[in-house]
Amino acid sequence: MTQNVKEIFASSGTPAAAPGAAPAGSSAPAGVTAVAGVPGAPAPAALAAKVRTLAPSMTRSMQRVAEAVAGDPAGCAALTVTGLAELTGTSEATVVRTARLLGYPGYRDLRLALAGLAAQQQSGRAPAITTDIAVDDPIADVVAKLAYDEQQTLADTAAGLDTVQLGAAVAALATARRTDVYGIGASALVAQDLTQKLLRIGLIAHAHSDPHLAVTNAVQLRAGDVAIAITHSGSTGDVIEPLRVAFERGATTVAVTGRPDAPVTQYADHVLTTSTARESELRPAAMSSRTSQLLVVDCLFVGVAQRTYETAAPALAASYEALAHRHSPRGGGTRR
Amino acid sequence: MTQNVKEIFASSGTPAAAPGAAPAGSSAPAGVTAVAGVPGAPAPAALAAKVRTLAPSMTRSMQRVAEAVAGDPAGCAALTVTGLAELTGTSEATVVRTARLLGYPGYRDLRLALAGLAAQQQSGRAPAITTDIAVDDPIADVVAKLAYDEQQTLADTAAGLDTVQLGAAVAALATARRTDVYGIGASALVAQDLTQKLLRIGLIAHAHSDPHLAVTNAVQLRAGDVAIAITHSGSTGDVIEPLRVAFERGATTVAVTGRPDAPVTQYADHVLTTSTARESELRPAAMSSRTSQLLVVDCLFVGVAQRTYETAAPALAASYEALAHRHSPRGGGTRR
DNA sequence: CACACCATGAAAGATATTTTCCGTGCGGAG
DNA sequence: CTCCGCACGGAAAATATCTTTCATGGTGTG
Repeated sequence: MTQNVKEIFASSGTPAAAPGAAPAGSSAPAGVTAVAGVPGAPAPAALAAKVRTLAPSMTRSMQRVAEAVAGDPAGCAALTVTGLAELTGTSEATVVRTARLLGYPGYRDLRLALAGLAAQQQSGRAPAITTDIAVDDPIADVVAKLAYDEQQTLADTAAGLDTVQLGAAVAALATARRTDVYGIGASALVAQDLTQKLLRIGLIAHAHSDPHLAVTNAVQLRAGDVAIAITHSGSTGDVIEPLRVAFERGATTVAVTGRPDAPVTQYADHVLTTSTARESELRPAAMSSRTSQLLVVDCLFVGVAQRTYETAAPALAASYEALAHRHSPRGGGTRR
Repeated sequence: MTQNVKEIFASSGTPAAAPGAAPAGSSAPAGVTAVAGVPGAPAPAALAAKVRTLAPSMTRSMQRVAEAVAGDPAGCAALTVTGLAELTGTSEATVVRTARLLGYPGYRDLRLALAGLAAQQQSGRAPAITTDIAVDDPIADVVAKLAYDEQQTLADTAAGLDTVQLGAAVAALATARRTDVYGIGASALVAQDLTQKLLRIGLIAHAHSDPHLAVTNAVQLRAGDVAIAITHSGSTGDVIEPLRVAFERGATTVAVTGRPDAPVTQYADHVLTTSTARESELRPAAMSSRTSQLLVVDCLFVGVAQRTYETAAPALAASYEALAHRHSPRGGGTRR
C-alpha cells in the first residue's frame, strides 16, 4: 500500500519563488509593481481539503503536523518552525516536509498562507454584530458595534436621501443672501457644523439655538434668503417656530428631519430626510440621528461648494492657510 | 507643517500576529489550542489607515516603504526584507523600522499581517468608489461618495482605536469628580457633543472652546478629575495649553487626536487616535476628522454609560422623558 | 560657520529555515 | 534466529532571513 512517498517531487520542477530577490542590477526604486505571483503557493482556502486528501500518504508525524495546521491556522501562523515542531512533538525537518507535501516551497510560505487563511476566516464571521450593545459588552465590542451601526446609518441615509430635494436646497443655498440654521440640543451642533462650513466658503450663515433669538432673526429674512431647520423628531416647537416665520417672510425653507410627515415639514419648501436607526438604552437615538444629519449637512455643503467653486476654492484655501499659524509650528517637539 | 497627504488606497484590515513566544514545551499533541487572540490583539486592522495616520511622522524613506506596503500588500508579502528594501530603494534597517512604527514587533510579523490582508482583499469585495469628489459630479454621486468616505473613516477609526487606552479613559471618566473637554473650531462641536452626553447620564462635564476660559478652568482641576483635549492636528496650542495645565494639576488627561505623536500627547495620560482620511479640495479634512472624533467620543460615552449603568440608565430615561414635553404634541406652540 | 541632531544604510549579530546526514526500528529473506 | 534493506524521524550543520549596531553624511540651527 504505502507507495514510496519518499522525497516527494517537492524540489523537482518548481522554480520555488526564487526568493533571492531579482538581481536588481540597477537600483530600481519606487515602481512597486511587484508582481511575484508566488508560483508555489496555490492553496488559498482549500487547505483543509488538501490535508484530508494527502493525509493517507503521510507518515504519522507529518499527519500530526498537518492536523495542527488545518485545525488552527491562526495559531500555527504565529509559530516558528521550531515552535510548531515542538507543539506537534516532531522536528523541524518534519514540519518542512509537511509544508512541501502540502504544496509550498517551504515552511515560510505555508506560514504566509496560513496567515492569509486565518484572516479570511476571521473576516468571514464578521456579521455577528447585529446585536444591540449590552451592559457587559467588552469595550472592543462596543467600538465594533457603534462603528457598524453608524456605517449602517450612513448607508440608510444616503439611500433615502431625495437628490432632487437636495439639489433644490443646494441651489437655494448657493445663491442665498444669507442663511439661518436652527437646531436645538444635539441638532444644535449639526447646525453649527453647517454654519461653520458655509462661512468657510464665504457665505453668510448663522446658527441659532436660542429659540427667541432664532425667531427674532427669522423676522429679518425675506425672499432669496434660506432658513434651515434641523430636528430629528420634526416636532420640536422651538425649531419649527423660526422656520415658520422665515417661511411666511418668503425665505426658502429647508427641513432636515427624520420624519418626513412631521409638523416641521409644513413650513418647509424642501425636506431632507434623515434616517432613523434603532436605538437602545445605551445607544440613544441622538447618536445615529446626528450621524445622519451630519451626512446630509455635508452633502449640502459639498453641493454648495461645487456650485460656487470659483469663490469657494480660494476661500477654503485661505481659511486653511490662516489656521496653519495657530498650530504650534514646533510645539513641544520633544519626540518625533 | 507640510501636509504631505500620502495617497494610499483604502482597504481594511488584518489581524495581526500575536507576539510569538508560544508556550509549547508541554507534550501537547495534536490538540492545538486555538487562541486567535481577538481581544488582546495588539495590532488592529486597517493597515492603510494606519499608514495614513502615521505617514506624517515618518521619514522619507520610511514613507516609501509604507506606501509600497499599503499599495500592494500581496506583492510585498512575497518579498523578504531585502527584497522590499531593494524595491523601495532603501535598506533593510529602514524596512524594519517602518514595520516597527506600524506597530509590529518586526518585519516578519508585518509580512504575516500583509499576507492576511492580501487574502482578505482578494476574497473580499470590489474596490468600490475610489475617486475623489469632482466639481462637476452630479449630486447623487456626491451623496454616494461622501457616505462611502465616511463609512471608510468609521471603519478605519474603529480598527485603529486602542481599546486599552479607551478602556482606561472610560474608567477615568466614570469615576471623575468633574470632566473638562477642550476643543476648538470643528472639534469644539465634538467637545460639546461629548459634554452633552455625559451630562445626560449625570456626570459633571464642561466643554471649553475659549482658550482663556479653558485654562482658567483647568487650574481648578486636580487628581481624580479628567481633562480631554480634542484636536485633529494635535498641535493646536489653544487646546494643548489647558491640557498641560490639567496634566500638571494631576488630573487624568486624554487626547483625542489624529497624530499619535503630536505635541498634545505629551501631556496626555491616554491617547485615542482618530483616523486621517484623504482629503481634497472639496472635501476638507475637517469632515472626516469630525466623523472619526465623534465615533471615539461615542465610544467613550457608551463605555462610561456601561460602567455607571446603575445611575446612567435612569438618567437617560429621565432626560428623554423631559424632552418629550418639548416636542409639540400639537405642533406650533412656542414655549410659553 | 560651527554644532548638534537625525535619518540612513552597511555590516555585524541573532534567529529562523532548510538541508544534510545518521540512528532507529521494522519486515522480510536467508 | 540473524542479517539486510529501507523508510522514518530527528539532531545538527548550512543557509537564508531578520534584527541590531554603528559610522556616515546631510540638514537645519544658533
